[in-house]
Amino acid sequence: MGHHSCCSKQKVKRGLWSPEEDEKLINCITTYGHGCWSSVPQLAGLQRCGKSCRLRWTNYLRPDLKRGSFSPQEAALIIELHSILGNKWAQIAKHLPGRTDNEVKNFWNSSIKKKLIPHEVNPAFASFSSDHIHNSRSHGSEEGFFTLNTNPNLGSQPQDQLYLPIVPSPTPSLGLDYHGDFNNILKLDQTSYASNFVDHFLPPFQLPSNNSSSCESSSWSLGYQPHCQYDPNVQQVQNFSINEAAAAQYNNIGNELMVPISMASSAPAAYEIIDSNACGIPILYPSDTQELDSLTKLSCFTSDHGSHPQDLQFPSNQLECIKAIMSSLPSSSSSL
DNA sequence: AAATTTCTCAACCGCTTCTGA
DNA sequence: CTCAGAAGCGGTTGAGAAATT
Repeated sequence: MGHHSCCSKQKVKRGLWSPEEDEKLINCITTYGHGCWSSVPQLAGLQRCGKSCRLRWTNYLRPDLKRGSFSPQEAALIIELHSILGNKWAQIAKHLPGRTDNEVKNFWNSSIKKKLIPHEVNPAFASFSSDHIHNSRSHGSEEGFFTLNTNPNLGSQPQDQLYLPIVPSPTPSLGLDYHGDFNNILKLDQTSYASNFVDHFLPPFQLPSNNSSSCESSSWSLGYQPHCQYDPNVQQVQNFSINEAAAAQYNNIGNELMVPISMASSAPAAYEIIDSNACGIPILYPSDTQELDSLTKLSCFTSDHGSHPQDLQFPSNQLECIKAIMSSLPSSSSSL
């Protein structure tokens, strides 16, 4: 294997960094900044290539790095984001303050992946998965919502659409079948998209109504056009209904709908949607006051935007599921 | 206790994208 | 528009640590 072009001209050291090298790099960055990484090695007196310096700084020496084990909340967020974004580690890491893309990637590959992949179903979710499946319509999957469900029509989807994955609710009555796979598909059970779903599952989102010309776009922008935004003063999403004609343009497979998120310029990128508190993690069911005390607020969803009309909260059993994953993992504290 | 296997994660590689001349 | 260098990104590697036999 050849070395990178930036390393080929001079003799550069490779491999692990010594504390002395770290100190030189830190001193250099704090003194001069890193306007151009290719000049850093010379300024710092390091026998490294600029690329190596950049990597060392961004992945390890940066003062704002968090270090230490991932919390269950972080793990949950990674799982959720990965289901939407795939292996876009840099994008995922942007939502985890103090974490690097490399760190997230390593965590996924070494810890989460092997927990999810072996059975295709996350065992931690299986308990409420089966209940849920039995209480809504089964789609022939015995394994529940984490089973891959290849959509024969997916290949014909416009490239600028994403499909919002929803972490399944432990509440059977919501009437949501999740056939989420890692291709990011949300299917609403068309026969049971109860207002509960909208009210309690996706408050920031509003699907277009028949008489809402403002949401006429050929794709459905979920709640981000001004007139479609979630109104915190109205605890119901108004005029919710499926526009059957619009729906017909999309994946109307049997009586399942797949709801596209527009990636058109007027709509936010997927990560922006997530950042705006709507990444599909079930939120508090208002009537479940009994659960309230055991809920753990997922502050990372709201921290970027201050107070949000409706803080997302983890139902305790979902967080417990994540914790179960985490507790089954060896501790992943950083070294050095 | 020693050998072997498995796991973790820092670092590297090569490709892509960005930027400025 | 083209090109070159820099930066960013995701996949992969491999050394060291931890776990297992």
